[in-house]
Amino acid sequence: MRTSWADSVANAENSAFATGASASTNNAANTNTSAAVVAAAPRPDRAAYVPPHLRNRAPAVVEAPVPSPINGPSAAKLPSGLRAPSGGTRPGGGPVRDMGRPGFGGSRGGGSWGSRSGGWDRREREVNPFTNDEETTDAAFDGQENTGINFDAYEDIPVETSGENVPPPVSTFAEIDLGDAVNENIRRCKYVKPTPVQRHAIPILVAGRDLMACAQTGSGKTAAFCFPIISGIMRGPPSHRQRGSRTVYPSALILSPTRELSIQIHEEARKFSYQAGVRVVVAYGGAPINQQLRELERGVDILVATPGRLVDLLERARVSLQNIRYLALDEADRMLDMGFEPQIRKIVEQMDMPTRGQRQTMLFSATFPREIQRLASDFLFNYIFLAVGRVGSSTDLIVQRVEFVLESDKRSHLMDLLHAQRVNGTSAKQALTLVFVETKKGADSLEHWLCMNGFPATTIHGDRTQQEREQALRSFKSGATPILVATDVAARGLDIPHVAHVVNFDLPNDIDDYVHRIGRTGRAGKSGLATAFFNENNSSLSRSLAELMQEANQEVPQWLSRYAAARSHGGGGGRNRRSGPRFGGRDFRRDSSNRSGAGDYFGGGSGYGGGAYGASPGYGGGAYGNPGLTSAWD
DNA sequence: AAAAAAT
Repeated sequence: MRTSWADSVANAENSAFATGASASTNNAANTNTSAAVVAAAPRPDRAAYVPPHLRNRAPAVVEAPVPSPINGPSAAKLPSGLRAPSGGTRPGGGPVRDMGRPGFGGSRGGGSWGSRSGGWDRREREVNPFTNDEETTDAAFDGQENTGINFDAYEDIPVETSGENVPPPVSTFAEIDLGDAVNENIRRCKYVKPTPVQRHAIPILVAGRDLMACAQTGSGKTAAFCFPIISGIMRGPPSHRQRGSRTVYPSALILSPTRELSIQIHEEARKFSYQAGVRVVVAYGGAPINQQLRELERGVDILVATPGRLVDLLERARVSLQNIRYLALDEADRMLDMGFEPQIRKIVEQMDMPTRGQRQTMLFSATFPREIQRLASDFLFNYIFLAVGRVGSSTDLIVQRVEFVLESDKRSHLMDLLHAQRVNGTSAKQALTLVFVETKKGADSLEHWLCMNGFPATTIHGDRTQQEREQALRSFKSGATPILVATDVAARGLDIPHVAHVVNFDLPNDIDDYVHRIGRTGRAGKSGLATAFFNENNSSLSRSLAELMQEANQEVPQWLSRYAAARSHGGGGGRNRRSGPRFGGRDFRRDSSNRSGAGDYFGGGSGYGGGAYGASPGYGGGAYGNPGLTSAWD
């Protein structure tokens, strides 16, 4: 399967351009259908925000919510295998998500989903998110989203779950009642079949359980947490809002580590919630706050935000978290690393957000180092750990190469690669190439040098204005500047279709960062190429890089193996705690070294009445991974 | 050591 490097480039380019590389990307769906729906809807009187609990009622009638009976939110709607799990008991002993939540389930006159579409709505005011991107053509759209995912590659994907009473996976969206509106949006997105992470995560989340999920970005994890949140809000309790107050009370909070990723999540969430009567608002720094405040004032059910701007909004009392029922951290390991952790802790623990167990918490990332899992467990209640592994499957679609390049040779070497892509490519255009460097200054200077040498490039990093950053991304996506020089701001989560080649001009120091970077190509089942420039300065990465590549059935150069070996039996060498080959993730609760203190790790220990973890049937058997593994992608 | 994230 794997051939020469030149072939790899050519293949990646073919793959990138087969669907029209200059066309924009992320948009989904069927303009005609959506437009027809819009046209058919009645004209609104006003654009005033209508809170979810009022949207499916006649204006004058407001029923008092009826306390829910015994079972979980959607027990009645779920297949028998998916009933609210007994493992979902809280310290107090009551059923998990419905306790103390009047109207959480079943109070809405039988809970028929269709009822939400009636009455006075402002849906026709809702901008159709499926038509947002300019040059949408069928050709450009095909092969986006799930339609392009190579499901064959997923068939044998290893999956590991642990935790109590894990709900079984589904194999179709139809098996779970997400509601008519969401189902319609799934259709508009042309999602035919859930991806592996969706198959497992959606039933877990719909059952109300907390979740820590290791899943490769690009495998549909945004949808995996958005669908349950949206459908949960639609059947949820009233979100009250005080008259005269400018404070808003979102039901769900989705946090991400970069502004661009928040923007992207917002765009996706808007598609998933289109005409569902659920409002999604995004807030991030670097942009004027006033417009964001206006959006918030129009009402918000789901708030997507970066931490700094959210703290600002909280301190201004323009947002309150006291109604949060769903908390999602995307790129959760990044959110909890040294730079971010205090801010996240402040938001989650020191503002007015309901405590764990009172809310549903979901953490997603492609990598999950053990020590970060330990931190994360502070936020989780009796959670399920899910790892969608990748052995010999989807990530094989990324061809990884490492080349030994001295610092002084990097620029000319890059030039050679870029030239080769031009010459070998089927298109006269340059294939989209994402070049990662270490520093912001380095990014600027490399961009300048590339432009001077006839390669149209732009750059994205934290010293640029937000406008410049977003412009750079647009210009790259459109192919206007097919080379993007980036710092790690672009390493995580960004879905940039048609990236044929990721170049690690400067390798990161952490193998997890490498994993995230190369994940910008080979997305959604497409093939991609990743080239790394390695030299003496990167020797600390040699071992984990060699192991990772071996793991992914990549060709490991002998010189790299020698580097790795030299480090492993040097004094005190040993495995880096954070590194090691990653396939599947491993629940840190299963590590014997953690067992003694297990009570610390899942929900404050002794309070809840369930069995101890060690006694849980899922434990101890069937691990497909290496015992030493600490993180995962996919 | 660098990058990101509020003004």
